[in-house]
Amino acid sequence: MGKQQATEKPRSGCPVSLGLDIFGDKWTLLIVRDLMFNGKRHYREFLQSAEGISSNILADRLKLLLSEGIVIKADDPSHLQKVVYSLTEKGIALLPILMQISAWSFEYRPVGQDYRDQTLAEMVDPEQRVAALRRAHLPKTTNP
Amino acid sequence: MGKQQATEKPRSGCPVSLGLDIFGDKWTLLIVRDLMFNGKRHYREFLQSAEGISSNILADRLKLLLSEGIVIKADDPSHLQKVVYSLTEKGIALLPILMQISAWSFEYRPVGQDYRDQTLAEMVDPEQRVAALRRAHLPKTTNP
DNA sequence: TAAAAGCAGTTGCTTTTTACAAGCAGTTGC
DNA sequence: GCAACTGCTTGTAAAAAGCAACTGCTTTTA
Repeated sequence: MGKQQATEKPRSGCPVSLGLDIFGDKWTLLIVRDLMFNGKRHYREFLQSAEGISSNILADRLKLLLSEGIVIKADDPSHLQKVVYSLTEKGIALLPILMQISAWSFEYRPVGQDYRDQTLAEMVDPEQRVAALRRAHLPKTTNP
Repeated sequence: MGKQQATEKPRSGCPVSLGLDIFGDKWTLLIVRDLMFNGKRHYREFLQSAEGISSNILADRLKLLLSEGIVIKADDPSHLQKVVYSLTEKGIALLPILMQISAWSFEYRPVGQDYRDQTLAEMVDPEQRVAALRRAHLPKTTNP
């Protein structure tokens, strides 16, 4: 599975198009979702999500997210073979997009009841949510 | 060009996934953008956008948008062969998603200067923007 | 301490989608 | 009456997605 046509050359200077150049597919934002809302940080965890992403597609998209600086990876100190994926500030900034997609689906699509309960909780105070994501994903600052 | 895998069976009940099932590709939201921000209403106009959508893909996506009730089509009274595409309320409700994608691209992607000027103007007062879209796209109500 | 299970991917192959170019049957303007 | 325009369709090649198996380590387990 070869090229990354997403990142190569923008189709236009339009901001909508420039966004879709990166995450205009069925999987990329689901990985971000898993990082954001489902506490997933490992390759195997992403594979286990309900939508059933294939292993090769996942690898490809993680590569894309890394190359775009939306996600970073680091060794897991607890396990030589484990890798921890984290959102960058750029990745955390995707939160409002995911929230608006969710809001739209809530109104117009058959969102599962389980998600209705869960997601509503996530909607409360985006600022707070962002702060929590920064704490969980961004490198620790040693400020008092 | 065959199936519409988008609308068939949701991959999960997750609202993000349910949104992407429909518009998780590189083209669908660009058509919506053209309807929303660029005043395009005709097939040939969509074809002329900067990103260069192919004719068959456009036909396929319009079919999808119609089947999902995001867009409707009507005969153009001025021309037997012309068709006018309009957004539905469901389509207009995608505005906040496009706006958040734009906002993100403004910060993190090389948005063209021309778009920077133009899009900023569009950002002012989403409510007003929605009202304008309703007037331009939704069937005329005969209320005083 | 050796086998089993977990880890992040990769490989090979088939099916589906996209891209590109051309064409089509009507309709309209001149 | 003819060229240009209308919303598409068709054919074919290239790219991407889907599927299943597998790899080379590492850690856990019996």
